[in-house]
Amino acid sequence: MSEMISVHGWMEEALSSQDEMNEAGQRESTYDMLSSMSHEENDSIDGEEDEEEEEDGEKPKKRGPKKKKMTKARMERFRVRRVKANARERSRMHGLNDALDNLRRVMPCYSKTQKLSKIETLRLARNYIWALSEVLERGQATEGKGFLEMLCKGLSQPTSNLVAGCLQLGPQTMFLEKHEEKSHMCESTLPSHTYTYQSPGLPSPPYGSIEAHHLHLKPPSFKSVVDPSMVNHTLNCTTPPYEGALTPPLSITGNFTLKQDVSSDMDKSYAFRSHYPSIGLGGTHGHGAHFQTVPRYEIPIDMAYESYQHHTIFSE
DNA sequence: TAGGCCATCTGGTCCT
DNA sequence: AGGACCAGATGGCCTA
Repeated sequence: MSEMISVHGWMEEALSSQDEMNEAGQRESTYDMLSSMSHEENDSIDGEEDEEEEEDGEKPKKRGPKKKKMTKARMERFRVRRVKANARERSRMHGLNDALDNLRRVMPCYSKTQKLSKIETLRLARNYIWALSEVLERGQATEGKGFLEMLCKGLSQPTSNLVAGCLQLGPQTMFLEKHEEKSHMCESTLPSHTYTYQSPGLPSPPYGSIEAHHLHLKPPSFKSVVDPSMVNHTLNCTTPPYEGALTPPLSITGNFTLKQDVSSDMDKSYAFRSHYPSIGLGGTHGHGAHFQTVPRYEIPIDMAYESYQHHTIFSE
């Protein structure tokens, strides 16, 4: 029993060294592992520093690979290795989240306070690329209803409302954007005034009202996406310039190259047939199909557009 | 209170 | 051997 306590002692030390972020659950699982170790190996914990495997003549032989005895030295190495691995994993996930944050910043709407969830960020990014490709290939108007529909497809209703709200804030918010562009990218001063957005044409957003100075409104000006200097301008305050390819995986003939990958998510929520012709969805919905096919994500696009179309926030 | 989202730990697998 | 990556498990926080 004293061995058990000493073993738990170093685990406590290891656990407490991790920025106080550990929870009872992790402790429990570690304890589970540890207690199983202790049952099998606690007779070798005391005092032994060598790692030679010893045959225990008393115990019945077990099949399978021999378990190495958990000496103090081995346990210490295990602990160090585990702590380092945890730190690396944390760092890796932070890097992933930073990348996701950078992605949020170049989305059509960006809010510091109302951050899109990870999955919604990815969905909106997918839609954004898709919508912009439509602008390029077919000259689709960025101020049209179709553009809004493309942006919102497959998004949850709160996110759809947020996007729709961003796109209908009207010309007065373009002034805000210029400040916001600087402020949220470079952490300079925020505009002193506040414009509270109340969606005129939509049901009340589940997120409540939105303070416009927290929104990064990025109207779908295609220039800002294809012009590398603009991309760097957008990103260079927080991250090194992106040196990779600046264009999405788009074939010149008009379709995304990753059809299947995208479809697995797409076909759960709406028809994507016109852009992913290889996907057999069985229906006849074009990309103009509304969300009625998926009741949960049904959004009043028409209502959004009603007010949206009265503004010309994308005109230059 | 249930469900969504998130951060973290963990063990397994693959690669260098 | 060690690091990167991944997926499962777990618990906290928040909101409807």
